Amino acid sequence: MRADALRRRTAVVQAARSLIAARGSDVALDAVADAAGVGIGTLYRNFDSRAALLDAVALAILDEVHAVTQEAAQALAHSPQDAWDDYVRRLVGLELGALTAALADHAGDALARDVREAQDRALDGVGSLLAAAQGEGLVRDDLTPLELVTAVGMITRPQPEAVRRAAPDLRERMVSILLQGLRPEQRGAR
Amino acid sequence: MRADALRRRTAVVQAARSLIAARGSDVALDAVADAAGVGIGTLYRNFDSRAALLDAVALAILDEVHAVTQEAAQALAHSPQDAWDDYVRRLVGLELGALTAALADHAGDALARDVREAQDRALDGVGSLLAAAQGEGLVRDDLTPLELVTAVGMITRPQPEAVRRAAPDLRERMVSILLQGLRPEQRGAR
DNA sequence: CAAAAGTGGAGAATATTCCTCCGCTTGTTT
DNA sequence: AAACAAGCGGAGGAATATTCTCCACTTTTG
Repeated sequence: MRADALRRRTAVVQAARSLIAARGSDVALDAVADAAGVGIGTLYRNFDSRAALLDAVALAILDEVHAVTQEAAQALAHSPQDAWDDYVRRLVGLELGALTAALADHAGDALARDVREAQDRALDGVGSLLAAAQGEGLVRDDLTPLELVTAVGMITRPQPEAVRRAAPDLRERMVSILLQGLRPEQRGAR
Repeated sequence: MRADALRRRTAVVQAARSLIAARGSDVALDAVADAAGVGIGTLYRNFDSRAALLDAVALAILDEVHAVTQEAAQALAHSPQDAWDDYVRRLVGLELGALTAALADHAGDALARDVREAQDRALDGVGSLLAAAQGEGLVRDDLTPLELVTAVGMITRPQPEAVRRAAPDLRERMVSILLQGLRPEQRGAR
């Protein structure tokens, strides 16, 4: 594959990813091509269909989740609390909301094999890290990997413009609430 | 207005509300009419346009938020902790995700006056309740009404079918995380 | 029971979105 | 630096949606 072609392919996936994160998975493919600075033809040469593009977006995100998780596993040994908080913040930075949206669009049809594999790999990794964090007493024992990823996905879904304007620091506030919500239940709490 | 006409109008709003809550605000109006058990003509007689219907949905939800909040204000005096938890759970039951979606669709154009008024009324009410709850030490002091409503909205956004199947109790789990996240920060916590 | 109010849903009109095609450009290889 | 392969852009036709109108018929209500 030609180097410039690969560059363009990546640009398309990234553009799709941010547009989906910002405005939901129903972006027009023309808009994606525009945002990526390529022609619509290039988009279609790389992705046979809208579904193929969404799969590529999901795959990219899942791979990054896995990578970030592996790094965090290293850091956890060093300074547990900081590493955990940092990990969650990094997950938030990955636009998991776009992942949710991309996968949701699949509704009926089955997931492509490679996406499913990436998903399993990512969730496995998160599971290990989570177990370690739980062992350290950093996180509630009943939390599952899927719940963690979904929770992060929820707080990164697109918000109405009016809300974004009224509370520009909303995401950071939600992260703070989430981090506290994930902590082990305090004794005496219901 | 004829009694049966009003019944149908309400049915349309409710149908739109649940469809939006379940699958996002881009539902086809035909589908809404179907779900409400009315003809598409009836839908259009009551709502001049898609935007008008979305406004009606937002209005209905906002009114219920206000009502639930008023009730909770009563209950709070009686047994604070239970009343607060119950209040949050009730908010979750109102499908605030549909509200977020309905408002998000407005993107550019300004909000209808009555929707804005209902929104102000609802947020004011939530503000009072929140202040009381904070006074009781039930809730973090830095939480704003908009943040509370948005957070509840986030955990009620539609999830991919695969996630719903893998974790049927997801919503309840998220409520549990949210409730803990909203509590006053524990001393020593970062 | 009659008038007024309301109904449904086929289908025209309108938007959108998808995707193909091919003359031209750019990268790569020798 | 030439020649070939690989890749590009984007106009525009095809395929869907989606919106909304219209009016003969049904239901409510005084």
